[in-house]
Amino acid sequence: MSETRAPQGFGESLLYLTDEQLRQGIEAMFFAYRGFTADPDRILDDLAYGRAHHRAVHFINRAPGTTVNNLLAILGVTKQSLNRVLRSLIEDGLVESRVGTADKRERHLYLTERGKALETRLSDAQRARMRAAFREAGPEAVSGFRQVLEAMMDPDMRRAYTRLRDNG
Amino acid sequence: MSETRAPQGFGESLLYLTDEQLRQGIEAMFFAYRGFTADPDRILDDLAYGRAHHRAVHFINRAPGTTVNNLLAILGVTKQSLNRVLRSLIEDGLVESRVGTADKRERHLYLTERGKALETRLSDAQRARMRAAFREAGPEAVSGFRQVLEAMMDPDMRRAYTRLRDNG
DNA sequence: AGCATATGTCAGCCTTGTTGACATTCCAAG
DNA sequence: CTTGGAATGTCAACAAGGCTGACATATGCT
Repeated sequence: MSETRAPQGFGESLLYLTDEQLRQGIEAMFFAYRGFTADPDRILDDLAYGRAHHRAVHFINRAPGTTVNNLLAILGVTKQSLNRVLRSLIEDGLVESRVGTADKRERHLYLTERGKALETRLSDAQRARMRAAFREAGPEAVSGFRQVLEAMMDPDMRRAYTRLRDNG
Repeated sequence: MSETRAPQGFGESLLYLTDEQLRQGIEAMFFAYRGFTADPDRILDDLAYGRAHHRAVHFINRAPGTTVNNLLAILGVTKQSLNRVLRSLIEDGLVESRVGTADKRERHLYLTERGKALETRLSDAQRARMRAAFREAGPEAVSGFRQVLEAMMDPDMRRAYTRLRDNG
């Protein structure tokens, strides 16, 4: 495609853009994501829930009262797919769906106490790994980690991410 | 769990370990991984292949002649799951499976020319995004990015990752 | 009144993961 | 030389969680 090697004569400044460095970045993402999801996945396995339930629970906890449409946009799935997950969470009493007051077409989503308990359990596990990684790598590395990840997002997702971050 | 807030009196040094910072890291991983896979996914959709095919093609290209068992360990799936993917790639003439010479039980996997062409197309797309992100974030950030990701991997995966990296 | 929006639901399909069972081939230890 | 175990392949069945398409309902807006 382009830029197979850093141009000669530019010293070390662009060495991190060689195909080899880029491939290492790609593989790092692949292996790290596996670690990232491993701990919650183990917990979810015992509960007949999957990663999709985790994501829903995470973002409902993050923005209580969010609407279904909102959640669809953040998760990037179809309403049918989300609905299946949401239905089981509501049936099991982890999520509550309240008809909107201003606009009665909307359903606002909240975690119940049991839902909050699961969210805490899952995110404790995930945070523990993230904390260990952050501690091992140090503050400078953490800053770089976030900068690169932000730059890798699609613009829409980056907006969603910063909105969540800044409203937190 | 623990360490809900950075301990008082430690100044700013541990602020990146607050639950809020950790949650931002978690969400960054989630949104960034979506971007990370988006471009290859679009290409694969047109070809009736999925992410699993991409992963297989990537690692066969990375280590030509690797055995099925090797690939299983790296991908972290069952042989049945990998076999389905591998079979279609072999049938379609993208991957060649050669019986081992030293140990004839083993099958050594190679990309054909067509397989290499697909690999190039997929990784070009993925590298382009990674390159843009690296360039935007800068070399210091890239270093931190990789440090945190490495620290997030399971030990086994970290070994696989560094082995691939150092043999490259 | 009529169109658009938000949501839910049914049916069916695909990919990709799983487990279990079993055959084949081959190496290596007894 | 026989036998056990390892590596591989294959078949079957199943589940999660994506997808599309179609349709119903309630509500809001013009």
